[in-house]
Amino acid sequence: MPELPEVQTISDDLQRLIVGKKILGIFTTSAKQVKPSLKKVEKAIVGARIKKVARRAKLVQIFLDNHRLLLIHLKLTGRLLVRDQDEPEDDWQRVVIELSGGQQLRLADLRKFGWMRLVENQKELKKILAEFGPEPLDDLTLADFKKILSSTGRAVKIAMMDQKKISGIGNIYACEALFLAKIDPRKPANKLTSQETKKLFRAIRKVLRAGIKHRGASDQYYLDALGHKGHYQEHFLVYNRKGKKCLDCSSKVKKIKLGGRGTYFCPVCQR
DNA sequence: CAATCAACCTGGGTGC
DNA sequence: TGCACCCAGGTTGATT
Repeated sequence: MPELPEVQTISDDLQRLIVGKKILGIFTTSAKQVKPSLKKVEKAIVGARIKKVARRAKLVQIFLDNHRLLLIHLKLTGRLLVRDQDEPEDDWQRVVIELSGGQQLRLADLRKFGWMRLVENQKELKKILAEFGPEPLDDLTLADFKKILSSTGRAVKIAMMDQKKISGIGNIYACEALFLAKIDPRKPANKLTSQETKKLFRAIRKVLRAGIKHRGASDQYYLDALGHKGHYQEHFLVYNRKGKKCLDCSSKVKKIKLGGRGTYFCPVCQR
């Protein structure tokens, strides 16, 4: 589910809502999603206070005041919700962290692909994060982007979604950015002209910023930390618009499979 | 190295 | 109604 803008929205919400709170307990009905184990996580986090929450790639990082932190990946259907303890159980509630002040941080996740992982220290975190590419809204430069694309003959959409190369771009924002840049998602990455690369670079930044501005895309399951939908789905240009008119040229939006993922594009505009 | 596919899970939608 | 099948915002690991 969540891509960079959705994870950013949740992370910002949590920074506002739970910093300063003390962790009182943790329980789960889905032990596989808590790593390395519920017992180890419990021992490491109970009694600690939440110091800071920040996003990196599609991960939420919850920093504690005992040098440890929790990393959370929401995968396709994960939600992170802040609720009062007496509020009814959320749909697909899997992990609950009890907080001071009578609140809970809940991981809800229909498909159980999401996970929460204990990280012991900065060194371990650094090692994990080294596997992810630069941030497209932060340290990724146009020169980096050119280098990344020119280094592979894979379809440009697949290349730009490779988390080892660039962090945070998922299926929705890849489709939207390629439409804005008028580039065929199947085009080999190393065949893009310098102009096209520049246009795509700008388009990526534009759609990610728009996604954040609209608090993410609630196409299916995404909700922010207070359980509210985002609105970016109301602004989709191609995603989920199979058979509808291209907003630029009025021909029909096509849907194909690319790298196993549904891919929407306008075969007339995107060359 | 690249492409393809199955796996991890659950539920909604579609077509027969 | 029932059933079979396809689809889903992500990632990993096996196979070819």
